[in-house]
Amino acid sequence: MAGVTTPGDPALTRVERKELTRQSILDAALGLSATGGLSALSLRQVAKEVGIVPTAFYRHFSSIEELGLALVDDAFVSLRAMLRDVRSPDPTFRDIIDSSVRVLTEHVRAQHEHFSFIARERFAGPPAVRAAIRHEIELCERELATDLARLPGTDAWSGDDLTVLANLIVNAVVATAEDLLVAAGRRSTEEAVAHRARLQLRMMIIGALNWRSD
Amino acid sequence: MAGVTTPGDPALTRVERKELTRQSILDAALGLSATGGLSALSLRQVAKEVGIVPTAFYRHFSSIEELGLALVDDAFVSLRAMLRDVRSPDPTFRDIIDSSVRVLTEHVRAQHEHFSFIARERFAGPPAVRAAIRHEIELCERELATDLARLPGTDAWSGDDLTVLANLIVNAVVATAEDLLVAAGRRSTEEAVAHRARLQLRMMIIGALNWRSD
DNA sequence: GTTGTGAGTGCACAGGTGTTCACCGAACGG
DNA sequence: CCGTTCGGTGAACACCTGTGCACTCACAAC
Repeated sequence: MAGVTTPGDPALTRVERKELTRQSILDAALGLSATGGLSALSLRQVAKEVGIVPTAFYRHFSSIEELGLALVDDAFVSLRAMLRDVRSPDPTFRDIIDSSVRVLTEHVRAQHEHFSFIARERFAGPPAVRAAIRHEIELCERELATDLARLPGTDAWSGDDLTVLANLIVNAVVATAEDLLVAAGRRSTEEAVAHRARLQLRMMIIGALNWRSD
Repeated sequence: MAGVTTPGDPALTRVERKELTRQSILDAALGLSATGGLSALSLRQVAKEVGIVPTAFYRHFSSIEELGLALVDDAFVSLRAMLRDVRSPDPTFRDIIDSSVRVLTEHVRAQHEHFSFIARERFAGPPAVRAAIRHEIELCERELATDLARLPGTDAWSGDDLTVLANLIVNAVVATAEDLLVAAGRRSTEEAVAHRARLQLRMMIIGALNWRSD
């Protein structure tokens, strides 16, 4: 065994093969960190899974923590793809909430490993990883806040109120995503979680619409 | 060195000394798991911190996971103490929300390690620990739901709606607690988080009061 | 065609890991 | 007082850990 592709592989440039094993390392790390978390992940474990010798790991990452940061990037690529789908809603769904929750459940199911990685390492990962995740989530909040500002009926709102509401929504969505992860693909449980999420989003919106009127 | 109390300690019954080192083990584990998490915690590490030989660990727990479950119990003793304080509000605070948020910040600051343990192991811990935490949080939700049911104005609500709202509130509180943990005692940041939490709780309550009226 | 680069190898080291076993000796119950 | 219980000991085990070093040798560049 000599990595993902044997060195004598034809028609593959050297940088291509390097990128290939790099991706293999990321995949292996993502899978292995599911049990025990990133900080309990060993370099040798990853190397064995990929099919390379432990020292070869250093050709790609200088430490597990650096690997973790790369995984954060990967995971948030998935998450931003989801946000894009939320913003361009399926025309068959009239209701923004229904379509958003639907997009959420589908993405969580499809990118299960990425989402559970974020949920796990958000508080358990190495400090740098935690900071990176926290930063990315903050960005999502800001994006949501500007989206909300474009909605009708928020004219009288202060910027402060907007970010507060955005934070509330993001937290609810994060919690829902985490519940969906626990549901782990059981459709009936997923549907119950989705139902609850829809009700909660409606409650929050009703609260938001009646804001400033007290 | 021979554990927390030297064996020849006077005026201490044997079970007392056993309970003492048991608590020392729990304390050490709580502190050490702060960096790396429970699943990256080693028995020998804990033993060294306590001042005990590794094998003596087994006199108290049969595995790290069992230790983890004991820690969950400890942590939720702290959390339930907080809930008790929330329910019997300080008479100097007229507003339930203000007093609740105040109680939350104070408890999170005082029991920082317990709360961060829960936040961390909720998704990163061994499966049994995760399940135990999840179960405890569900209990809190149910308690809150019955509390809400006693409040005026919720007569027309279905049980389903009550648990959904309770879940929403608990999630917001959990998220706030986690933000307070990140604030890590910096008063100004804490106050900002508390301020946001108060606004959010008000938004949710307004949404709840206008529920069923659409 | 020669040369240099660099991903992957193999070995070695010094440490840390969980768990076993026989053992000690102080506190306990009779 | 004497026998038992049991928390703590210390050595030993087989294994896993990160990392250093000299090495190969297919590829890329000239």
